[in-house]
Amino acid sequence: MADRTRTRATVLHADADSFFAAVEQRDKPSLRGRPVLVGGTGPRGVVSTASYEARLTGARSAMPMSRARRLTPAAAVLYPRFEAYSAYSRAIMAELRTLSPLVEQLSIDEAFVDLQEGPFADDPAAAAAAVRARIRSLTGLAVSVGIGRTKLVAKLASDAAKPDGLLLVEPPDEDAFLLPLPVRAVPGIGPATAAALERLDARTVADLRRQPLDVLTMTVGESSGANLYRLARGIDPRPVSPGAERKSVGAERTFAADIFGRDAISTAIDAVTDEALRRLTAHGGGARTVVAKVRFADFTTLTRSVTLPQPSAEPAELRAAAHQAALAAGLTDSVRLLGVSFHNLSAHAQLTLPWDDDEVQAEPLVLPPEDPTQARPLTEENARPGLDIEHATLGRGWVVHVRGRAATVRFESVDTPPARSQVLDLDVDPLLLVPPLVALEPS
DNA sequence: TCTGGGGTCCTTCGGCGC
DNA sequence: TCTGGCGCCGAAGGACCC
Repeated sequence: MADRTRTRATVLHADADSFFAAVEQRDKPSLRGRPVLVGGTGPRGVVSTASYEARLTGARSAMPMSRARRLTPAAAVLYPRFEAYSAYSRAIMAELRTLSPLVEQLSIDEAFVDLQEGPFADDPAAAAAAVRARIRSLTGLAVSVGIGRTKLVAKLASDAAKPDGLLLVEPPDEDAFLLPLPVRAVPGIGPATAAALERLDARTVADLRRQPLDVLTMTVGESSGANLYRLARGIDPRPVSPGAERKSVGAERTFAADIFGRDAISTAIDAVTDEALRRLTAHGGGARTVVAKVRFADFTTLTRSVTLPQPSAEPAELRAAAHQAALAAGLTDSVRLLGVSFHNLSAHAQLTLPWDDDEVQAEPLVLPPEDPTQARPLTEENARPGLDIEHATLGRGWVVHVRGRAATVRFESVDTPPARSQVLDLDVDPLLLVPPLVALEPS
C-alpha cells in the first residue's frame, strides 16, 4: 500500500471515559454520581480507574489504592470485573465497525477507525456523533471521539474532547491545536522522556518543533528522536491497521506480603506458571522463550530467560523452563512479585506426541481454571468488593464486603433502582458468586 | 506513601560467523 | 595469524501505555 499522506481528517479515535468505573456505575445504580475506585483492593493494590467524582479529590490511575482511599474516603472501592468490561468492549467495537472495517483496537476501551474508504469520509463528524449516540443508547457509556488527519491528532483530539465530547481538528487548524500542548500529552512521552526534554527547555510541542533532529536523537535515542521530530511537525504516516498479532503472553503476581524460602517460592512459581500456561493455551500454539521476572522486597526487578531449541506447547517442558529461569534469578531474598511470560510465540502448537519420546511421563495437564461461568458459593475467602452475587429469592446483586459469615450486599443491577446495602448471614442466606450479566439493549 | 498487571517497543551489550 | 568491522541474534533492562 502506497502510504500517501492523507489530506482530510479521516482518522477517528474513540476512547471510553473512565471505562471500568463507568461500567461499575452503570451496573450498580447506587454508585451513580458517587466516587468509585476500581483496582487492586489488597494492601498493595493500585487504582486502575477512578470515576470523575473520585478524580475531583486528586485520585488517579496508577496511584496506590491506599493513597487514593485516603484522598477519597467516601469512594466505593471495587475489584475489577474483566468479564463485564470485555462484554461492553465488544459492543463498543461492534458499533465502531459499522463505520468502517478498518478498526484498530488499541486496548479494551480504545480504537482507531479509518473513515477514508467508507461512506463517511465526507462527514466524519456526523458519523462520529451518530456512533457516540448509538453506543450511549446501547451501553449507557460515554465515548469521547477525536478526528484528525493523523493518528496523533485524532488521539490528542479525543483526549481534548473528554469527558463525553467530540472534537474534529481540520488540517488547517492542526498547528493551532498541537503547538500549545505540553510534550507530556504526546503518546510515547512519559516521565523519563519529558524530564530529558525539560533539560532542553522543551515543554510544549512548539518547543519540541524547535529542536534540531540531531539534538533529539542524542537526547532520547535514534528511533524515538526521529519519531518526535516528525510528530512535532504533524508528520505521522502510521496507517490504521487492524489485525496485530500477539507477541507474548504471561502472568505475574504481587504478593500481599513478601514471600521467602525455597518451598514457598517454588509453590508460587508453579501457581504463576499455571496461570501463564492457561493463557498460552487459550491463545493457542506454543512458545520458544520463557521469561521469569522477579521483584525483590526493595523493588529491584530482574528478568531471566530460557530459550528452547524449538517452540513448545508442552506444559511440562514450559514449566521446567520457567523454574530454570526463575532459579537463574537467584531467589534468596524476600520476593515481592513473581512473573512468567512466554515469548517467540508460534501460531500452531508443537505438542510432542508421546511416541516421539521414550521419557515422557504422565501428562501434567494444565489445570482447568476455575470456570468463570460456573457459580460458586460466596465465602469470606473468595469475596471481593464489587463481584456479582445471586440469592435464591432476593435476586442479583453485588458484594460490598464479607466478614466471617456476615455478607454485606446490595441487590441491584443495571435496570433496578438504587438499593440500600443489607447484611446477610451466609449460613442462613447462602449467596452464589455468579458471572456478570451484561444486558445490552437500546434505551 | 509506597508503588498492579497486561502488554509493546527500543536500546545496549556480548557472542558468533564472515 | 591477528585484528577489525559488520550484521544478526539472544538476553536483559527500561520506558511507556491502558
